Amino acid sequence: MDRSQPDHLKNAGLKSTVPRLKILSLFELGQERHMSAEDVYKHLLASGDDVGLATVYRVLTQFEQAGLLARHYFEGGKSVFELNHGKHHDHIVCLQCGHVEEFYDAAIESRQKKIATERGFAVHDHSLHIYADCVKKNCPHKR
Amino acid sequence: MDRSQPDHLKNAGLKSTVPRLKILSLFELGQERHMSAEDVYKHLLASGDDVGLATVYRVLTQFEQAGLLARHYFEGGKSVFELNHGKHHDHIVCLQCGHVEEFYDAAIESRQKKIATERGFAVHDHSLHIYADCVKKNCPHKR
DNA sequence: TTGCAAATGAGAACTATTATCATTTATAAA
DNA sequence: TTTATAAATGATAATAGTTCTCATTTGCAA
Repeated sequence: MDRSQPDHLKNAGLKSTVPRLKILSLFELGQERHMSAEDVYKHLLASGDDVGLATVYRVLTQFEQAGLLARHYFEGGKSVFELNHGKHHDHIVCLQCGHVEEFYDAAIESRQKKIATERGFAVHDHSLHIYADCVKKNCPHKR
Repeated sequence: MDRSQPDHLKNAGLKSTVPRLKILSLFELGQERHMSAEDVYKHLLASGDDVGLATVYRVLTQFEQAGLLARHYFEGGKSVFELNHGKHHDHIVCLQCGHVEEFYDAAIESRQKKIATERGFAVHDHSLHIYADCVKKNCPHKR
């Protein structure tokens, strides 16, 4: 059975407060899959909910720690968050329009683990970002 | 025949000034391979050369554009630079001590290209960072 | 309902980086 | 060589992204 949002929060050990519920539903119901803190803040303002920017940052970090969201560091420095659907994946980022596409490749994953292990590292996580132009698509997204 | 530093700069279309020569030799002769702007600045101060922080940032960016240095964005937000020895490679970063190790894997490279191409992207570049603990080594480097 | 720890919001503070601008410097021409 | 000048530099202000502080508010358990 599927869970209501307050349950998601409770399971994560977080009180279900108004700002947290709004931010979570932005990710669960909203149109954008990858959002920076600023993006989230603007969406909330636009829909008349006023949540402080500091709260947005705090909540995003808490959600990341709780495993509800995944944080990515793309070129340019700012963090971007997305709903953590459990399945690990990597990203292709369009340099023209900023559009993000996900992919998963078992061969790459296993070679990464092998390489790190051979060298005596215990892998925590990894990030693979391919920066490119989406030639076929004629960049439908504005940066 | 090998080139002197001023030649490196001249070839890159940059005047050979004192700050630029000092920064370049820090990378060519120094002990650290991967340095942030702050790292470079501190090393220069330590050796009595006083170069302004703004100049450090400017020069690092120019060197990057000229192909002398490569810039990497690791987790944590700040950029790290290394001498560009021409051969592309990826990185394993130790989360405990910040030590960076390089690797190259042809299989990963070719799969990346294949994946992006299949999806209609023209690859500019990519970054693959593995974040881990260097278990075997007992972290000889201080962060 | 009330009590209180936890959460929030406003704004200060902080970190990394870039921009501004008056002064200095490398270099090419005289 | 001197000199002219465009480019480079350094100090510092400004900016972007993010975290911290602290007084006020709120969720929730007794």
